[in-house]
Amino acid sequence: MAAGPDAYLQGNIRMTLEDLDLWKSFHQTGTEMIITKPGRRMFPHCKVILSGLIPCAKYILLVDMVPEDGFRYKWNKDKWEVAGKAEPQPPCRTYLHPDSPGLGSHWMKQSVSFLKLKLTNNTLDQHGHIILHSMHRYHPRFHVIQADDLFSVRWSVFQTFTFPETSFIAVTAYQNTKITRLKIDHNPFAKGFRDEGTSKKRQANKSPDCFEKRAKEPSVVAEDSKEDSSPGFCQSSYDSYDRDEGDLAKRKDEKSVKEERYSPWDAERQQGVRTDSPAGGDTREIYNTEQLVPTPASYQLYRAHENGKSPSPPSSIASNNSGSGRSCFESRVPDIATVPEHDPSKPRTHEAGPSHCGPQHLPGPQDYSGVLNMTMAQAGKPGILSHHIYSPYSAEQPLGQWSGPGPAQYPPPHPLTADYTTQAVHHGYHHGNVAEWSQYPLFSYSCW
DNA sequence: TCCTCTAGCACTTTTGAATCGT
DNA sequence: AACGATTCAAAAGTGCTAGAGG
Repeated sequence: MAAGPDAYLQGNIRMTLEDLDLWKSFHQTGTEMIITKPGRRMFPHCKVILSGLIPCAKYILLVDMVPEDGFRYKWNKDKWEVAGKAEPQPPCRTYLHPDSPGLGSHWMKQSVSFLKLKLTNNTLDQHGHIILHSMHRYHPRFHVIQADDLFSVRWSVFQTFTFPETSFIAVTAYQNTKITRLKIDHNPFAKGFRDEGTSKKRQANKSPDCFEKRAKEPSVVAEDSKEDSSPGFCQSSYDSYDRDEGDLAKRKDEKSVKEERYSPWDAERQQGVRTDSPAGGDTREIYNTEQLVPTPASYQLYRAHENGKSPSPPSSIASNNSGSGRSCFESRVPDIATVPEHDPSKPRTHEAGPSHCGPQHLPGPQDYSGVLNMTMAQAGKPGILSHHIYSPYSAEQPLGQWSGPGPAQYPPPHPLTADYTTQAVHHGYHHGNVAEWSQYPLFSYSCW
């Protein structure tokens, strides 16, 4: 598969954001995503192309939303301004792609769409939609996990990808008319609002002011998208963020993807870094931190050896990126897991499922020197978990096809946020309808 | 008064069942 | 009887707007 420059080669796995141009045009204006009580889809929606997966191995694809910073914003005239500190985080939820777990060949067969992912501002949401705060900035994070099922996840490698141009501000009503215009122009469901649309009735009912205003907007948008990289952003903290991200934006134009290689459960630890200083703190730095859930030896050993050095500082990325962004990221490839050459005719251990071969093949903690902290390394031991999966069926949902061992087999990993600690009962998995999982929160980690 | 949020509206696309033809 | 194509109504997804509420 020919991946564009916006793809990132991470070990073997490459993820490319589809509709990159569309995302860019939104990003340049300042993407806003509507959140509603019943849940609202994203537009543009997240669609990625995957390559480099092992065709006969199973993978789980997840998406979660990560706060960009620790601030709340407001729309003031024509730009976003900081309006104070962020509100306490809502329950952090992860969207599981309905096809999970699926074979690598399945994921690579065509682009993977997260069309049905919905965002809500209802903290009591029972549908498993991702809960966000209005007027806060987020970006989606994609996780590719080689695992037969969700309960194998804990000792599997997380490959995490983010795309800078997918960041957005959650809103309950559009603030920037340019964004509204872009949505109308590109979202087929909004065709009725297009100026050239077929809705004669609506056009006729428009007040002259409204009509005039709308008639002007398209050209404005067109100009902005050409000339102004971030017209809607105030020169205050958001802009300083954006200046930081502006670098990213430039790089992303060359490269268009940030890469993380750690467990999503680690987000809480990172949050301090992320929220410290929106202007001064280099949020990119956290993308260079790496944490792994122990995994089959074929991955981990090679990874451990190749990662003997510290992660590259952001500056090195920037400097390396002076040419093509791709070369920059490729320069980091040696830092990343590489699957050793293998005989395709022979079954590999990890093809039998990480859950079977993971723990017993784990290298000792020393193998992770410079890569993993001890806590993470220990997570590979059965029963010692650094992460925790919230079972949607544990407390609120009927078990259905779920049954089996309780906490004795899957002891709670570590002190958890109070919300889920008591609900975190793990159940055996009989390969039922995993797609249903996507409707429920999966991870207990906090977003910040 | 201002800002944010919500509900109802008109419009569109998507989905799935029913029907028909091969 | 089985399968594929077509039709059509219901469901779901949009932004707009007035009004409520803090």
